[in-house]
Amino acid sequence: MREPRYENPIYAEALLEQRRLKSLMVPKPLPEDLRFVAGADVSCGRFGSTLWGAIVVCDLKEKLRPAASSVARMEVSFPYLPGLLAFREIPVLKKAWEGLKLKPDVILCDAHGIAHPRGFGEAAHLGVVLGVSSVGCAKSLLCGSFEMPSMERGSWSNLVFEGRLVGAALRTRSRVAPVFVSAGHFSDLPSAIALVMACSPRLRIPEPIRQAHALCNAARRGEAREG
DNA sequence: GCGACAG
DNA sequence: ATCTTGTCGC
Repeated sequence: MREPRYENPIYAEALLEQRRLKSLMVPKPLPEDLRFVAGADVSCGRFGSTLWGAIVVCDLKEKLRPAASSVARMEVSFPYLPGLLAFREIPVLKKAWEGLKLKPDVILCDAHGIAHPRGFGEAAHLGVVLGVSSVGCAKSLLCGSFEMPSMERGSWSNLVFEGRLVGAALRTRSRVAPVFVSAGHFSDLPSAIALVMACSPRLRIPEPIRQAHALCNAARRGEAREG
């Protein structure tokens, strides 16, 4: 059962902060000379009060080989609310970021960028907060509509919300469900699509995000096994 | 008013 | 997201 929590003052504050940070976001093509691409993902325990966040940096010029990584753990109180996911997950990701020895040129986030009800999803939020280029790559839709792209890898279609082009349904693997790509900080749709394709040579999920997913899950399970 | 709703 | 084993397919 979901509660009408947006009425709580803390959420009203989050909405204001979201609007403030959005005004700092800068739309522009990703740099041409990208090399280190990071993936960010978060996993949580059964009751969701403890989060594990991971960031893995892959070398685009070395077949996406991992070049650095960092995991962090944190207790959180902010609940999951569609549209306010960033307020729950960004703190632990910021902590993981601080532990990274090699900062990436761009970070791929397992969430939406501007394909968001107020145009500022977690991927965009993370980019602005860290001051790094960011791209959103989500597995399911938050808002908007699209036509299913054709079955071949590389095909994509527009993701439209309130009459605006906010992202793309991109087929990263033939005959497999598409992912939803949208621009974040210091990025735009065309370059974001190109980056996601470059990071997903064979599987549906971009390699940096897959690596981050595996890392935070391993951290969580490993800890559960001990105490 | 009714449904939809990233992870 | 998480709770969960085996199983089908490349």
